Amino acid sequence: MVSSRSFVVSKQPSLPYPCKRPLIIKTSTQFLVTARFLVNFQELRHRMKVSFKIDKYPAEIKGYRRFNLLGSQEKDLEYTQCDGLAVEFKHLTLKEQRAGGGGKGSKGVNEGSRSVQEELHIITLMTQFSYDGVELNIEATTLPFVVISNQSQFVRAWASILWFNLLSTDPKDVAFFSKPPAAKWILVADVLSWQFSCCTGRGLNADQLQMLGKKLCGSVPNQDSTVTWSKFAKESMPRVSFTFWEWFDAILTLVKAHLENIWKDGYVMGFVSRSAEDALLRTRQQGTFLLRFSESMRDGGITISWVDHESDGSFVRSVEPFTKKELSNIPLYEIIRNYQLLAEENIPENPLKFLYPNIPKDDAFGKYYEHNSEVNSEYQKYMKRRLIMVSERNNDETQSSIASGTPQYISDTLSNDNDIFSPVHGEYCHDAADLGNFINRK
Amino acid sequence: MVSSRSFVVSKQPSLPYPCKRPLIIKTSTQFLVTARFLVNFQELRHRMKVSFKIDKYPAEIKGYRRFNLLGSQEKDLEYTQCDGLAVEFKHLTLKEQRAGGGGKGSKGVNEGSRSVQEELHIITLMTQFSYDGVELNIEATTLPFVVISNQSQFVRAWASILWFNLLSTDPKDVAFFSKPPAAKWILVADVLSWQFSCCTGRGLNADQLQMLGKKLCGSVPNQDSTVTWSKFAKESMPRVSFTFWEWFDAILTLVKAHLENIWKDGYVMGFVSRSAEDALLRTRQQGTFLLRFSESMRDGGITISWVDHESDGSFVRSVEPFTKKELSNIPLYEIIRNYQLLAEENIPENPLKFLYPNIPKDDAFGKYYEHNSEVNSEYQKYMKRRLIMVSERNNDETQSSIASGTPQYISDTLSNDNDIFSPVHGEYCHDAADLGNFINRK
DNA sequence: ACAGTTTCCCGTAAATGC
DNA sequence: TGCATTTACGGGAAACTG
Repeated sequence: MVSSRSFVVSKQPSLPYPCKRPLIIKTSTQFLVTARFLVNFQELRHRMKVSFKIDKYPAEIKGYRRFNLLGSQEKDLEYTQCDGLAVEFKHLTLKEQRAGGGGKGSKGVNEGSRSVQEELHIITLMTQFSYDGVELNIEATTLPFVVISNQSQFVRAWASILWFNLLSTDPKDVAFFSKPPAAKWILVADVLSWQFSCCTGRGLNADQLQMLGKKLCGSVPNQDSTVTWSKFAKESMPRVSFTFWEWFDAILTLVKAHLENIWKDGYVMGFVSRSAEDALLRTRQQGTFLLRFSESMRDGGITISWVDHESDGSFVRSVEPFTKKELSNIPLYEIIRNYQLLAEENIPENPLKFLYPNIPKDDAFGKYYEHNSEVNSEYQKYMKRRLIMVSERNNDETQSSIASGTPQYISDTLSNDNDIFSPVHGEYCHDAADLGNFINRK
Repeated sequence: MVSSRSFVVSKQPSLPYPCKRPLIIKTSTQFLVTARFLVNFQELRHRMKVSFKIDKYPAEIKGYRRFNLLGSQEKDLEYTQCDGLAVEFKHLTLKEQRAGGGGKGSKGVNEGSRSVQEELHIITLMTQFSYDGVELNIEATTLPFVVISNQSQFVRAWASILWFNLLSTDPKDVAFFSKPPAAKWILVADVLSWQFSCCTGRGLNADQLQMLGKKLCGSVPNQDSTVTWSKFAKESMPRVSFTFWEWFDAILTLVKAHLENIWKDGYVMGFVSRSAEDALLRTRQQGTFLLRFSESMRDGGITISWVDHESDGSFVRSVEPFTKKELSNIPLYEIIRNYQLLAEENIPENPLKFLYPNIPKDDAFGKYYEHNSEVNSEYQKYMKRRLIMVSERNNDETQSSIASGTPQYISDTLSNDNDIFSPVHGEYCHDAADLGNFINRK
């Protein structure tokens, strides 16, 4: 009845983070672990002391960093109405145990150049059960987690956590990344969409996923396509110096921070290739535009592309992508609202009229426009001013001719033009439950 | 010959800081102290050990925080060609010694509500001189410094350091702020100008100082005017919730960060009252403008004011002041270059033509304009875009009528219109030596 | 409830060592 | 030399305490 399975970790170690990504711990930063004793003996409270340890590795694991786990070493099992018998370790921190002399940087070179983001660590909570003549040493272990020393490692660490929880068959397999398995595309697509739905409330539709699948698999993925760990998060993509996951996550972050409302409305096509975009826009009326994520920017960028029919043909033009830097000054819908093409001695013109396929831009974005607020009493004496985004209209012909030089094929992989505005595909529709649920779902 | 005066602190404790403000130490942040032994016995190197202590206060000083000074406790006196016999303590840090239980915040209430920025602390370096039968214990003490726990306290701490070094007659008087003396305006003016010249290379002229003097003394200051410590850095100015020094330092920081080039050129009048500005501009030709610091913004702001002659009179208009937020997106000279008043279906107009008194704006700022750089190979495929600042031209009459309601008196305190462009007054002209020199100058 | 002060921690930059 | 990693710390915000 009381077995070693009666004592379990109920909150996995995690940093406080907006998007609640658990199982990533930063050194010298406080985190929290809780465990529950699944036996209904209220009398046990204050009679069981819980202690902890980290990483008693078997000898075959080499090159892992060693950590000291700091915090109040022992706590009593407490009883609360809602959690029953439980213990909560707050204010835990991790500090690397360094071989004498080893300063910053460079952990010892280990076989296969495993990165720190691929090191998995485990915390074990220990207690003694002693009741009615029965004595038992019992343990609860956390899931494997990744230890980072700087926030900049967070993105790659999360890739590891996702991959492990997607594919591992043994929840204590800290050597998982010594030969990480490949994943079926269908599973990866699920995770990608779910990252969006859990952060923003809206997942990815079939067209968007197909564009991503092409990037990961090399061509349009089918039922049997697989994605290797290396392709997912280790090797740089062609012609750029960052990995698929770094790029994808940067966009996710950009959307969460600056585009959440229009993303939720389904107004950001986003994951669409330049050639597909060209095909979609060319046949549309003058001034039709769409929003597309940059494929070449590491930190996440979004561009506006619009069609311009002129006497000598139709051109698709795109503005230099906007990044978090620009978007934290002006929301994208305000850029769209006020964008101007300037030309000497001419009335400026806004080329953006209809959101693809044919929604007047104010119908789509009007509800978000900032009202030119009543004169602020504080600054009544001043003229209000605002930033707007402009481009030069006659910026010599070299620029626009590049756009017109894009091949005009219609991507055979495109489905119905209207998909971007339809509800997301059922298969990829998750509710916004936190990531812990995803892990437990398996 | 060898006396206790032979051992002196040669580098006062200080954080690394762009503008080199010494004598402010932040807890848990590394700082440095060096001392020299002014005796030319090379043989003494490695034979004298130097140790340190902090703050052995006499009993009458109550309510000061106590600190532990951490770092390698003892170092040898070394010899170098350029410094002679010297010792350098690097990687020192300060940690507060807190009475048990005292958590964050709230140091014990001390008489007279002295703030932490008014607490002065001293470090003493100690060594033994032993040579040729002579034995001597000798000490070197630092100047009093302020210990802060967050960068946000830096500005107020620097006010303390300036006031102390301006007025103290005893370099070890850590109780200085128990009754801080007032300063002659002439001395304060000197410091204010010198803050600018040391940070930017250009000080303040007589007009600018007079405007500041009025703020501090209540009316145009004369030879006998004095400024109290409270007026300088303790009490809020009328109608705003910040002190003179906080306001002044915020502007200094803004100038240093975003306006240094045009400030050095003398193109920022800056410290000029609204009424003086009005008087200066009204008689000037259409489109004459000047740059004035906001008096109501805590974090530093600068506005552009220009004169607009219309059939029903002349108006001085000002745009809502720009802060570091805006200026880190667009330099002020680019705002001036491209500022536009918009009106429906009209060619936008830039109202800024001549920098006061009559310099065509491109003559003043042209050298800083960004060249619309060659098409960046990375983003060749995109249209270049940029931010510009705009206001609505017909923003209803209520706004402009406020400006026209300003009294039209000509300030009798104004000197020659051209002063802003003439070299700074000799009395306030310092070279850009670092602040340590200022302290030693006394 | 508030204000002064300290702690926390992200994100950028610099330092470090292989 | 470059790269991976850690440390340092400014700045905003939360936490703490009387």
